[in-house]
Amino acid sequence: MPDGSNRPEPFTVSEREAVRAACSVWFGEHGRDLPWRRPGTTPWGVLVSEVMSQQTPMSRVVGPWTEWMDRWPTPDDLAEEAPGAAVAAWGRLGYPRRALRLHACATAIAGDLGGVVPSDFQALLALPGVGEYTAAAVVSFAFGGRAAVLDTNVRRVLARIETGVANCGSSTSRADRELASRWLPDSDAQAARWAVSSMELGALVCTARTPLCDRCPVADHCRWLAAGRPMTGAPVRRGQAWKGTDRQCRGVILDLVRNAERGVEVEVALAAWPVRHQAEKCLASLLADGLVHKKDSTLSL
DNA sequence: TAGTCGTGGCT
DNA sequence: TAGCCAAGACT
Repeated sequence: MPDGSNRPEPFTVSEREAVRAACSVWFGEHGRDLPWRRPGTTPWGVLVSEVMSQQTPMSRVVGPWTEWMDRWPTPDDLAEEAPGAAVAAWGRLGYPRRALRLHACATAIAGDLGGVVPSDFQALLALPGVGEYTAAAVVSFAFGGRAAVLDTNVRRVLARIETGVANCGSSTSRADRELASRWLPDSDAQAARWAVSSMELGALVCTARTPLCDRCPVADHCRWLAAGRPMTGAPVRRGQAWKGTDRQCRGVILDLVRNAERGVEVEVALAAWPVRHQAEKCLASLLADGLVHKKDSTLSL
């Protein structure tokens, strides 16, 4: 259905094939040697890498992922631990609730699925911390299956190549899904190759701020480039406020608890933030989330 | 659907 | 420098 925008004609089948082929060749030459892409990586390893990578630069994930997999090589291993151990190992990756969800995910796999990471999209989607993107990524990267792996990179790449606009929206729309669906090859192998190579193109070349069009393998096919790279389609992506927010406050308190060997007194934690009522509110939310626990007046993970 | 949820590097 | 941005999920 028309959405009010002047959406151009879809690419032809042969145009899409040409783009995917060029992208695949480029990936073969420039794709990064990330540890979870190496042969022998288990589906669990892929799943962990995907959760850690949510809203997080890959460069910061490599270290924690390596330590994590060394310590908990299977879902059963992690499920045997207390959730706090996962939060501690998460370190400063950010969005620490992901650590809790990953632990819950391991518990579900160990308890309900015989310790086996499912290869089915819907089964993956039912796991804690696994949304559409991550479920598709595991299907594709871990099992070589056919799934539309639609993250911010791929949405941006398709928006520029076919739609001809500079930026995609801040969240995945129905139009995005339909577009990605049209680009998804029929075979498992080709779909998996397109998923990893299109994501990598978005991460390394077709970047949000300063795209490297002179190095782009599909520049000849890109409608945005052909149009002179107009700053169109740019959503007013409000900058994430940070200073003085609850998120910062939670981060300060959690960091304090994380670094304390024998726990932290409630009063000490609250004193780490200049606004008392906000600190109390944030501590309460951390306790409610299960990121922090309180015994008597001592806080721990 | 829009708001919330960490952290650090880069421009 | 201040803001932008990074393999999203959840409510």
